[in-house]
Amino acid sequence: MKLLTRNTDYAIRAVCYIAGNKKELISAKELVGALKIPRPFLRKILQRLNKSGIVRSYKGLGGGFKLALPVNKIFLTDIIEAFQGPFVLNECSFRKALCPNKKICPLKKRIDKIEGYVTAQLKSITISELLKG
Amino acid sequence: MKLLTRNTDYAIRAVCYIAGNKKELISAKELVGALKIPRPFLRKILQRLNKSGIVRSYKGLGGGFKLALPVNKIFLTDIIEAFQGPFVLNECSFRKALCPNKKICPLKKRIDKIEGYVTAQLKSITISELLKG
DNA sequence: ATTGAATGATACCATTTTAGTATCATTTTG
DNA sequence: CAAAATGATACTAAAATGGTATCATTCAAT
Repeated sequence: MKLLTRNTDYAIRAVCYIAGNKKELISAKELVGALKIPRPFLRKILQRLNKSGIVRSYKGLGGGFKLALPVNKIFLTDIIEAFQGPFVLNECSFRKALCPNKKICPLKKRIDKIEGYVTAQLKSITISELLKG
Repeated sequence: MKLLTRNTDYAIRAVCYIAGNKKELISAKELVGALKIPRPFLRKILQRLNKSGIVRSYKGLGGGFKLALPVNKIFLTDIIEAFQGPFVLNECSFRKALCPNKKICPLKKRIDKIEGYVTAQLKSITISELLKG
């Protein structure tokens, strides 16, 4: 089971690269060179980061991307949600009318508890921390 | 993100049904009727439960399935692993040589910690508990 | 022994999700 | 205007998941 898809993984790296760089703006070109991610794929990722308000883009010659927020205000969950949608572990059939066997439902409570812990943990991780490591 | 795939979900229901029943053996036919799961699909699931040693099968007329272990010895992780493989959240690219950016690696530690908690929780849930609910 | 009710094994197909590509439009600086 | 950048979007490929179909094997009852 993957907690992070490739999208998300690449996005985190891109954000970290941008964050750890002195230049005001980083172009997709530079990121491709640095991160070895296929260019058109990375471009799509950057566009989504822009739309989600994690990064801000600037068009035209000399354009590129910079962070839209300080590093300690960008949480791992922000990036995960941008690429994988809201974080829920509970998308099993128990929610839908599918389950005729009520005996199993206590499972939902347990999973909710786990989900609570995981999201709390993920929310506690910021880009700032990842840069320190 | 789904913690449980449909396979696993169905398997849990089947195991619970078998567990909560007085008869020695439960046939696939009965389970199909009770759980409304497509028959050939459920059969495949039962076969896997058998191979994983969670259930024991008996062929021939009057045959069927029964639990291979007492209800308090069957853990949720057993069923998850039978259908989804070993539970690891860490299958991101950081493990492979793919990651040229060492800055991100602290993430692995954090994820390991989360994974530890989740597996511990899942290991603490047995079929016995689900039946009580 | 034969029959019929059950599971075992296995190969196949469909759908969905993820990963990745390609192309053209738009903006901005020089 | 030209070149360098991003925006939008549609398409394709590969993998995982969900599900079907078929034939072989076992076993109990008669």
